[in-house]
Amino acid sequence: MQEVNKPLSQRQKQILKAVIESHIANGEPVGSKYLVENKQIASSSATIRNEMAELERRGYLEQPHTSAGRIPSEAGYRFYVDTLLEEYAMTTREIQEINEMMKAKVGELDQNLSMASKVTSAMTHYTAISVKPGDRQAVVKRFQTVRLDNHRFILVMISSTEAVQSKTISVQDELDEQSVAQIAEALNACIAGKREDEITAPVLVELGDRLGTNTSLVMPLLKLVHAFMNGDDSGKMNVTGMDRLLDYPEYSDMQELRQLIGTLEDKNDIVKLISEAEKDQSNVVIGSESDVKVMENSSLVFRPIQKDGKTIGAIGVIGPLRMDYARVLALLDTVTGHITNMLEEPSSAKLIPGETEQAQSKENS
Amino acid sequence: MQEVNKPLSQRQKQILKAVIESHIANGEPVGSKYLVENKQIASSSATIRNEMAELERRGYLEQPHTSAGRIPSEAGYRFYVDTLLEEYAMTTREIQEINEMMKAKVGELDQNLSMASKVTSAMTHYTAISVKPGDRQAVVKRFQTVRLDNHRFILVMISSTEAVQSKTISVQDELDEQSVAQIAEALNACIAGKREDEITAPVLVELGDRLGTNTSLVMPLLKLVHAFMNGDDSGKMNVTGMDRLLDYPEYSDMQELRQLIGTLEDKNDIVKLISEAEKDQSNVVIGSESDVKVMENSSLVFRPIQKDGKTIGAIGVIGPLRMDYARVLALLDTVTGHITNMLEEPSSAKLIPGETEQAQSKENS
DNA sequence: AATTAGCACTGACAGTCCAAGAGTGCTAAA
DNA sequence: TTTAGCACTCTTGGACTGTCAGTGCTAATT
Repeated sequence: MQEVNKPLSQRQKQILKAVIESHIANGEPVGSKYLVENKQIASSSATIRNEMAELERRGYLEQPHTSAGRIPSEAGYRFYVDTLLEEYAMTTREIQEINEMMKAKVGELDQNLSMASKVTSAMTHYTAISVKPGDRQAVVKRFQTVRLDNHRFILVMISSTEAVQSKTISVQDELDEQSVAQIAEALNACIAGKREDEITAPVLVELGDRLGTNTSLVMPLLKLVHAFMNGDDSGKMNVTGMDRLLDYPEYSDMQELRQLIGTLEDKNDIVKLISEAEKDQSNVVIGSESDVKVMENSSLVFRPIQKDGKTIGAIGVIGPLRMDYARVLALLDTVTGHITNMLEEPSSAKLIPGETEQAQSKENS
Repeated sequence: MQEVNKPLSQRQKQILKAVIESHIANGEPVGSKYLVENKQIASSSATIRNEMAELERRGYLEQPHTSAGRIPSEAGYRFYVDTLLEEYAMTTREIQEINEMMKAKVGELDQNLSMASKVTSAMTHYTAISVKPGDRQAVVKRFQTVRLDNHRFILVMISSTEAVQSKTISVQDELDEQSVAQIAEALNACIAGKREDEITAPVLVELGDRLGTNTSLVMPLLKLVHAFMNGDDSGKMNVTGMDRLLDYPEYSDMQELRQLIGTLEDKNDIVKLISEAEKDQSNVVIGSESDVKVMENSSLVFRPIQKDGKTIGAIGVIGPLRMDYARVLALLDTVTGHITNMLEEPSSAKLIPGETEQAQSKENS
């Protein structure tokens, strides 16, 4: 019988660790006898039983029912992650596999993220996600226009974060090269570099003047700019290996699984979750630590990807509470390391494709 | 006892239809008694039993076990879809709901497709997909460059199908406006309008010459062009409402569900499936009619979206064999109708944003 | 000849009971 | 403080049961 709040003894820690690791490996409640036999713990099962009872009293373990072994509680996992975790030493095979998969292509950030997500899912056997946070205070740095034909041109917008978006625009009037160039000029003069709250009525009036014959474009263009700044692009997220969820019996409850898949598809909750956790400097969200209800029985482990001190993305893993935290954290480290490298050390070639996407458009005016 | 191959009698058709529709509604095997009581069929249960036995002999019905009712076989569904299907009359409420959801935004094709997918999933209660076929024989019609700073510029490629893709490119040499313009010129002169097999060694030599100091860009640029032409964009697919699968008990087998989710994520199989079915002028693929193994117990119903006689996309639904084909087909019709309208009758504004996406890129050289 | 009532039969399903097994808490001894 | 031992608890799986839905077949009816 221990005093409450007394720190855990060495042996208690050892037992807690053993219980958690066994449970992570097997998914089943672990009993005192099992520990004696499989983990070399130098005490009898009776002693272990006593200690486990104490650990339960302290809230680190739980018992599904009287005659079952113990499973870790959320607090148990939390303590484990914060204190007990040993760094997982990746096998050379694992390292090789990752290298193999990731060297393939030095692509764009989006592509890198989705590839990283694939790799992560494949290596960890959990569902992996990659997210790209929206950039809220972006501003259009430059406009560019490309004339397609008499009635259509492409508007290219480059944001301060160097995001690029292009739109095909159709107008009813005749368009010559000059008027198309004029549109770009006008936009660059009036809108470029301004935040949305700086785009005031007088600015718009001037823009209208500069557009000359194309005055009627003001509102539609403004709409595009607005859409771009408040990008649909923000909070992009990518899920890989959803089917992995079904590998774990904890997701055999249809009702729950259904909801989880729903949230994974919806993306909002997860993106929010990650950005909040990141604020708290935390990389591991265990069960109900998140306030997303359907994540109650799941853990989320992620690692942000930074560039110039700014978070430009994250790779993560979603799985049951009994996630192999050590291994996942190690794998995430190497995977995100690869990406950071790609971003920083351009390939041997002189040319480094940035991230892009493409757009297809066909419509008449 | 009927002759083999004799066409089905009126009554047999009626019974088959009743069985299928009951099964679609309830998911349970339907028995003779049930039909007498709930569907007004003017025969005794014994007669119906005899007819059902005959229908089973002909391969339209199956019996899960001796003392269960009958369920439709794949052939049964096929016959139903081809012959027995009555047009589903949508309720005004349904029509309104769709209108409501789809009027919201006249956006880009990609966005429209994904919205349509959402609407379809919400209305049908099945998992919905939208696909955009790749454009295999696309060619780069025009190149455009935008200088960012001394070491970086953006390359904009516009394909013959008016797809637009932009890439940020970093080089080690100093870049002035002129050399950036030169790059575009060179590309336009040498590469634009050519299929890949027309880009031969002499062409590349000339390109090198024209690039002047930037000769070393040839290969990297070529790589980009190649990537663009064989676009990662091709075969884009979008899945909405995966969680709906779990609404149907036929997907309670974990193993199977896992595989199905896997294929939905992988996308390739489905895209292939749709494009093949479309060749056969078919909109309904029932179970093992597809050669995708995991689709054995699922049906796929879709409807292509055409523009100027070319298929530019498709919306579809994936669900259990006992899908409500009539309703799904009707809903798909209206949803795709909406999209076609959007493509053809531009909004009241003068400006029609085409489809686009955006790219973000930050890297140093 | 076609239909139907009636009946024996079949197989799934849900419930009950039981024995086995795993693991515990507690007591008393080391 | 640790441990051996034992009684106790609870789950799990198997065997057995009765019920029930639905059938196929036969004989009677139209």
